[in-house]
Amino acid sequence: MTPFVPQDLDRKWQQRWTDDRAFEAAVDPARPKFYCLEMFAYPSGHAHMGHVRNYSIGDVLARMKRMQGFNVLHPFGWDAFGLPAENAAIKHGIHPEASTRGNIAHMKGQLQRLGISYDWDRELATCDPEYYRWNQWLFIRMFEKGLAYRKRSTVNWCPGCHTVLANEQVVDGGCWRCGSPVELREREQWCLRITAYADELLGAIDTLAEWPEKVLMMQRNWIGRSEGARVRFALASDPGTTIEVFTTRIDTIFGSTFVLLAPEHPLVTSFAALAPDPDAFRARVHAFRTQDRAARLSGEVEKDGFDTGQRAVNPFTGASVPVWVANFVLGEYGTGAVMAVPAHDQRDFEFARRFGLPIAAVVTADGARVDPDGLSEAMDAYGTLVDSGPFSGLPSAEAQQRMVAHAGANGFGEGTVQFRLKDWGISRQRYWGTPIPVLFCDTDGIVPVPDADLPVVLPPVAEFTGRGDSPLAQVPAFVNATCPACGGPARRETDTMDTFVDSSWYFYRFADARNNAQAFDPAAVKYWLPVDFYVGGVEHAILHLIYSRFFARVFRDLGMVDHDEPFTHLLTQGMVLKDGAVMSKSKGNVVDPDAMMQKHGADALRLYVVFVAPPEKEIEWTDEGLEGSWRFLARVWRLVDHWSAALVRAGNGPAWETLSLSPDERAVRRKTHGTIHRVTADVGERQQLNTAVSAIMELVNTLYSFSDATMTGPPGAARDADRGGRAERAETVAVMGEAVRALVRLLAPFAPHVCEELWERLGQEGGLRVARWPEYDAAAARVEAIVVPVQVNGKVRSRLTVAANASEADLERLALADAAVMSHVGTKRVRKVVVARGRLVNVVVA
RNA sequence: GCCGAAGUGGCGGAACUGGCAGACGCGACAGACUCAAAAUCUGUUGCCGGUCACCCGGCGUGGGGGUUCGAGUCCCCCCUUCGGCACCA
Repeated sequence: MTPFVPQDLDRKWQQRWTDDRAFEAAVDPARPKFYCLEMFAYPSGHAHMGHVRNYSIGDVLARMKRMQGFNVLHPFGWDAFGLPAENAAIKHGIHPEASTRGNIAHMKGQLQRLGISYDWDRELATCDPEYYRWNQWLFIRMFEKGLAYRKRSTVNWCPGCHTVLANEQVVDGGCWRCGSPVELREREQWCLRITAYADELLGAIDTLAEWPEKVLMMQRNWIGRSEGARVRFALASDPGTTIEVFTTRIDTIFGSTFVLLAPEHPLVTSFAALAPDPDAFRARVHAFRTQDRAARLSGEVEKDGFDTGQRAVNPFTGASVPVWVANFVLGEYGTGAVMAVPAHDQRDFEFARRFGLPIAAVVTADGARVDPDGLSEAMDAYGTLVDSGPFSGLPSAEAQQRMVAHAGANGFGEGTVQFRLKDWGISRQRYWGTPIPVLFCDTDGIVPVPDADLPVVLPPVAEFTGRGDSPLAQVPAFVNATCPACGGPARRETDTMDTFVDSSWYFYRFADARNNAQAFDPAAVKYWLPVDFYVGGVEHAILHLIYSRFFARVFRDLGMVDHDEPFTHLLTQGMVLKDGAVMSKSKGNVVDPDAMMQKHGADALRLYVVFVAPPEKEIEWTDEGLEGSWRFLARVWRLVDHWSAALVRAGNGPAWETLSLSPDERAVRRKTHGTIHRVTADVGERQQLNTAVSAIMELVNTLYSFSDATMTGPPGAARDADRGGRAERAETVAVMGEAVRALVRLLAPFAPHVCEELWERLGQEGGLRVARWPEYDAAAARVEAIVVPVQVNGKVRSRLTVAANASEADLERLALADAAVMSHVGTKRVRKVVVARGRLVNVVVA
């Protein structure tokens, strides 16, 4: 008996794979490709169990597809720019470059010890100038097409990180990274026009058939398309000035009894000047703008507002209505102004009641008048219009069409589509990111850096203080430049890009990672992309995954890629918990992957994280579970060890026709092929890795029982010695040989180190890399006899053992002849017999 | 508030289009081996009950109703948990 020491196997086979450059991929049009990708990692310094699970799932797919003959691209890289490295620099004085490189080296070692089959030749880090150079290149292309532009706007400012955040990066009013409450600031920044693709990004969600419904829903929600109309209300005092409102309910416009402006609305400033007490007016506006966001965090915010003293004319009714400022109207959405219809909108209703503003009901269920004084809440349902001039009596839907047409014909409105999605602000006032490649020249304005001068390389910065503006602004040699247009002095942009820019296209770069002439060769991308299988956490459902879909379309419109969607199949894996909580240093519940690998080997760890639950569910870490996986591998080891001498002696097996198998032996073949079928489907089609593993475990259990029944005894049994040495039937050895060789290959994607070793010990040449995935033989898997349960009134009372192809008539006859069945039927009349062929018989009695 | 997902043994989880609920693993219990223990091998393990010896009966997939010969699975109502969005006009 050879002892099972998985740690030795890990070392041996990892070395072999490295020496053989086993997982490097090259374009090969003759073979079908499979691009398997796990979300690349931020090099925090240490891989955690979440990483282990993520990469283990991907590696099972990659290794299986490779054995199935696919040309597999399975790369890895580093999302290496970002704030933590810079914050560490401020705190400890280590340059981000140094700490990042050190972290990468350490984490790469950890992944290699896990035995993930990456093509390390394509490794990249986004902080490589040869990578971020193409961020800059793409930014300039986007600038040329008007997709990158500069805008002064209210931005989310994180006081903890000293930088601006995109809307997607604000979670519950706080910074997604450090949690500090976000402040609003006015700032000029670079934006990417993702809204130009809003409609397409939304519509194409329906084509993402292999994405989790949850993610699609989140994206739909995030884009937030609503159809409606813009309508302009002229000021009563100045008909040349209009207030434009956005509404999805133009059918209620005859009930609009006042107009509300967001505190941020541009007209508010001019109204203040006209007010009897401008200072008091401005003070109230200011109160709204500052109090607003903080108050919203605490939940209930009371609707508040005040009269501007101005009046606007409802273009449909000609009525002059008051204009108020309201704290609940959002400056960033729509036009920043709404027509209030208190009878049909709950918010307006509350506002009107509070301030005694008039209410008019104009859409009711049956088209009859309703007394607004009797309302206790707004009627927001569609219905039939009433008191709406020429539109009275129309149903809401038809009225909306006619009213939009009416507004258009008279020039005071039109139908529009409004999105919740906003353009992506990418300027960050930090050092450790991609420099935005533009120059500011007094004569030529904004001038992009010429392609020939790329990359704009980050200057070495000696000191990180964390104070002041962007660190780059404090480096004169960086800031002071020459205008490429006029040759005069120019000032360089000192903001860097949001790191989500880096991660929005790295999967293209992997297709051609060493290209120094372009971001990637379109031909390589045409071969490898789209990504066939993408695994990562749900936390990227709207950030990374929506940005990447946007960038795919930008590259498409640049003629560099020919698809719309970059990821065909998406799997969002669940988190790894300990004691019901996410592992974290502060909670002290971190389980260190390295320690686990030292204890039980890489394979046991890999197997555990995929076996314990379906990939998309969260899992609870238990040491016992890991030990169970180790035990299973040891069990497989003993089984193969027990039989290997006989199997090697017998070679790869005679033709089945020359053998005459016993029923037990046929049953083993049936189990073997049934398992091949199940594992292939569970991994390849359903990604139910946990049930694939349990199928393999069942096979192993069957082989132990079968060993027990043969003269060899079960592997490792105390009575092993009693039976050892007896001659085995050629048939037994053939059946075992087939089963064991299938077992080792089926298990190989999950536990590659152990399986490589076992494969070698079985006398197989060339390693698992050249081994083919076992082939399913339907004939061998076919069952001869089946057990059919017989129910009486839906309760199982007996079982029949019959030929698999027994007819319905036979089943009915046998069921009614069965003693146990008849004793339950007794003297009752048999009303009918339901036969589900091959499945069940149900005898229904009165 | 709106949208979505999920509730199955002591635990993690199985169950393809309605057809033997609880595969597989963890834990627990027993036997074999051992001076003994560990490891290993072999069993048992949903709950309740009955002259529980390996036999029999009843109940059982969050709760209540329904469709069906038959429901974890389909329909209606309710409860709970988790996730997303949240004054979006």
